[in-house]
Parts: sequence; C-alpha cells; structure tokens
Amino acid sequence: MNKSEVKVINVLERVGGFASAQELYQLLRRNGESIGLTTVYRALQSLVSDKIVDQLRREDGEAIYRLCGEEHHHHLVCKNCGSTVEIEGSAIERWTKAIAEEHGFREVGHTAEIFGICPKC
Amino acid sequence: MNKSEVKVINVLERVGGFASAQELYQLLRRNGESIGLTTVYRALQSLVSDKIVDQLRREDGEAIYRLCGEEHHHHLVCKNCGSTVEIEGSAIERWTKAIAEEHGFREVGHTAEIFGICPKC
DNA sequence: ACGGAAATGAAAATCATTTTCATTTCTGAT
DNA sequence: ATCAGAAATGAAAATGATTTTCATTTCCGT
Repeated sequence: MNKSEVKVINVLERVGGFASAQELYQLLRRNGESIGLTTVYRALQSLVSDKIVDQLRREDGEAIYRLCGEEHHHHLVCKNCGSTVEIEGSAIERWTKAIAEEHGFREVGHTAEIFGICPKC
Repeated sequence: MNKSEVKVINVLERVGGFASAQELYQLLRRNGESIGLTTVYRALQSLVSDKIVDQLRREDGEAIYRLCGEEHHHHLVCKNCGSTVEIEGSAIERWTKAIAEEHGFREVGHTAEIFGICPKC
C-alpha cells in the first residue's frame, strides 16, 4: 500500500459512497493534493485487486468505486425533476444474498434503483 | 420499426443471448448484410428504449444486448466470464412498490442486477 | 413523379481508460 | 551516508467503444 493508494482511500472515505475515477481525481486536486490521473487509476486497480475497494459500473459504463464494506444504500429517483431519496435496503441485501447463494455465486454485489414520479411533480 | 432494427433483431435471435454492438455488427457483415456500425448502434438504442432489447454491461464496461424475455426479470451476472442467470424477482417487485408508495411516488419502475463470481470461475 | 422527412453510413469527435516512457522517489545493502 | 536497482509517478500518446456530424440516399404520401 503506497502513498497514492492512501490518498485514494481517504477521499473515498470522505465521499462515503460511489465515485468514478475522474471524480476522485477532481476531488483530490481540489483538495490540493498533487496527484496525476494515471496514478489515481493505478491506485484504484490495485485497491480493487486487493479487495479493499469495490468496483462496479454506472449505467453509462463508467466505472465507479467505493470502499468495501461501506454501508450502501439505494435511491428513489424522480423521473421528472431528478430529486432523489435515499432508501434503506436491508430487504434487498438479504434477497441478493439468498439468490446468489442459491446459484453458487461468490463475492456478490448488486445495484438497484427505483424510478418514479415524485409527489411534487 | 425500420429495416435495420429488423436486421438487428434477427441477428440477436440467431445469437440467442448477449452480444455487444461491435459483435453484432461483425456478425451482420459476415452474413453479407450491408449495414454500418453507426446504424447498428442507432437500432440498438431504439430497441432498448422500446423495451424490445435488454441492455447491460460487461465487466469491462462494454454494453451488451439481448432480446427481452416476456416477463420482467433481473440478472445474476458473473463478473469474470459474463455468464448470466435470469432470476425471478417477485420479492423485488413488492419491495419497490412498498418503498415507492411510502414516499408517494407514482409510475414506478426499477433496475436491479446482482454481480458475483459464478461457480465455474 | 415530386418534395419533404426519415434513414444511412463514413469520417470525425468524444471520453474513459490504458499504455508508454522518461523522470523521480524509495529501499536495502554496503 | 551512498549507491544501484526497483518501484512509483505523471504527462502525453494510444486505444477502443460510443456518439455526433453531415452529406447522401431511401422512403412515403400527395
């Protein structure tokens, strides 16, 4: 674990959820850190293969990262105005775990979003 | 539904599973079809928004497509080899409906995917 | 047949990510 | 402390999927 990896972990902690490599790079620079984009990518690769960081994909294909084991939540998103509500997902956690076990899958993660029209719209 | 979209649907039928836009384009050309890559992408976009085709992402971020089954289902996807299992989601359906109602949302839809490492990998 | 709308596709643009490579920093042995 | 080799760094170029542009062609209704 080198200096850059520590910087990336720290910013991921501050973020407290998912962020893309580009976003993490911006945050680090805004924070006055001297670090290159390439190094951010390399640190993330390394952290992912050490299972310190989870990687998954946004709908547009961009990779997003978060610290492993960080509590994650899901979103209820308004299709119209874009407002979002964080929702608790213990039901989903249990469901995914059960399904994955049933099929013999290991190292399981998941994505879930709910879309609709919010009361205001 | 235009001519290109029909061609894309036909090749997806022949494939019988997931394929990327680039792969579908190659298959079409090998089959002697005269069609451009741009048109394949456009046909896929259109089919996805008409819910005739499912789109999801390989581990490397490349988009993959396949014909929608009739029923609404979710996927259990292997992060390693990309193999997918269709899973039944009545639990999820109920969960999303409950959450949405709780927050007063209407016209609710959702996405959910589970990722992991399959037994073979 | 005619004219406007939709479809097409080649080439250029975009954008995240990876690779290259020259330079800098670290580390361990002496 | 010093020196050499190894590891880390980052700017710039390369890559590869996807999107955009735009000029041309095809389609369709009158």
